[in-house]
Amino acid sequence: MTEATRRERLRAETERDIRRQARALLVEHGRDAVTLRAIARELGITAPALYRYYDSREDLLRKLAEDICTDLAAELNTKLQGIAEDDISAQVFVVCRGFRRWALAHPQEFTLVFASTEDALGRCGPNEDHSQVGDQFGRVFLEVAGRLIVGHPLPDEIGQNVPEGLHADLKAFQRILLATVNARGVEVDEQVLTLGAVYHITQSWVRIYGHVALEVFGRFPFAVTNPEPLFDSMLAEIMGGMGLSQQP
Amino acid sequence: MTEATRRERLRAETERDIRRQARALLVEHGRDAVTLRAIARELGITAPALYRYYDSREDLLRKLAEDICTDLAAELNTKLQGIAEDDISAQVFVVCRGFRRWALAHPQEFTLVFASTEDALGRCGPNEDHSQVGDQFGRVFLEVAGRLIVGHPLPDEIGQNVPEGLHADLKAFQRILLATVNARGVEVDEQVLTLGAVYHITQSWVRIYGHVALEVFGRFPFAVTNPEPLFDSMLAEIMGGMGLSQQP
DNA sequence: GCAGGTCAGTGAACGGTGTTTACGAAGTTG
DNA sequence: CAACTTCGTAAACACCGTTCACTGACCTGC
Repeated sequence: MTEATRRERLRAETERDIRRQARALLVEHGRDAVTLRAIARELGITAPALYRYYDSREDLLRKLAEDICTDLAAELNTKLQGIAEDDISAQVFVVCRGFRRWALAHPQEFTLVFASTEDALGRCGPNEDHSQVGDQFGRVFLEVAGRLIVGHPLPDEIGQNVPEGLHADLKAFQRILLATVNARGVEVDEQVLTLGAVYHITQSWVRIYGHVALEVFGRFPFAVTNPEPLFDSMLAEIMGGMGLSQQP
Repeated sequence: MTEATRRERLRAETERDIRRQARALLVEHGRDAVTLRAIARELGITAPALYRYYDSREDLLRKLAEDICTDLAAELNTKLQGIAEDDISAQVFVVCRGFRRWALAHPQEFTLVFASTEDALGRCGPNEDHSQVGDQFGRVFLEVAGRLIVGHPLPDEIGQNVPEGLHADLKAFQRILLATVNARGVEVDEQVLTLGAVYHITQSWVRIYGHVALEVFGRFPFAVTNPEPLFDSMLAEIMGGMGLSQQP
């Protein structure tokens, strides 16, 4: 039988409805339109009732951002399942292109999760200790990146020039990355996932995020009528820089 | 004498005051705190009076974004004047580092100008025809980038792999860039400022913007305790990729 | 099974917001 | 000085987040 009591079931249901409505408002009319009163109106309840579920509007938005992260991760994981286990290169393409397409299709959600100052929203995910990847999406992204490196160690010349001041941070990140990849059953140590590789992953994220954000915000220095080739060529360049063959 | 009438002088003065107050509210308490009533209160007038100057709150925010762009450009130009005319490499460093420092010092302004969807704000600058650089900051950035290329043509191997689908856009951008650089008295044609060079500038902007935005929004995949070396090493990498010597 | 506690939801209220409207009081111009 | 333009006001409307005292349904232990 359902272990939960009637009240608990109802509560969970309402909570789901609240987030669904909030999500719809965000997607269709932007962050400012995510209003406690609008959500309540749509649900046929009154605004103060929402305070039984969230401490404040800001709290709701924070939870919403976590939901979005989780959903994005799930979407990418689904796409990942259609790819051969050993074709890591294809996996990277799927994740990166999937991220871009999602951001373009849901600019408001992208803005909330990936372009909000920390004090206005806080990070996704509950773990603030930074010993793990902060959010679900980050986990998917880094897992694939890690597997890519593991399956295809970087040429030695890459990453000999990581700046001294970054060694401590990169070493910490290396530990996180090793844990993340190992958690999926792939054995790997710092002989393969070198500091240079970690640095390269960071730089790749900078470029991918940079392109996507620029496209979402229309901040390229010129009018790009068809940005997809630009993204794909950047991706190919990143992969090529790691000594990997690119593919369409 | 002052050509303007008394009324015109007063109007210009209050308009300046309005923007100054709006700016202060934005910087100190974020976009949501830029309230018509708060601005009016601070100025000792009433909120509806602001409608003599702006069509709506959104209109004010748009104008504010233009101001910010212009001020940023002025700030960078001032820093640029302290650099030797022929040391283009140093000019690039000054502009890029200046952009990063400004963004970190004014995250709210950065968010408004560089991380807002177009429909929520529209682009800076009045010219929507895209035959010119959209905003003041873009002009400064591209001027320096253009001068860099002109003073130091790229190795031939760079930019042979610009994707076919981008040729049209890049050619248009090339025209803009040529006009922008030529407007400063430097003669240059498309033999020097090749399509590959234009592509390289675009990619560089992606990386610089990506790093700065990630830092402002705290969205690096790990806790970077000291992001400055990361930025500088990226800058050095970009310059190095163009066959230029880097410098601290 | 029912008394007592828990808890989702309500309605009223407070202070805040953007925006419109009609109106007055200056400045400008013939 | 009269006519006109322009800046600012007060009042009002419809929203907003949030708090508070409250009802009524649910759940639990006796």
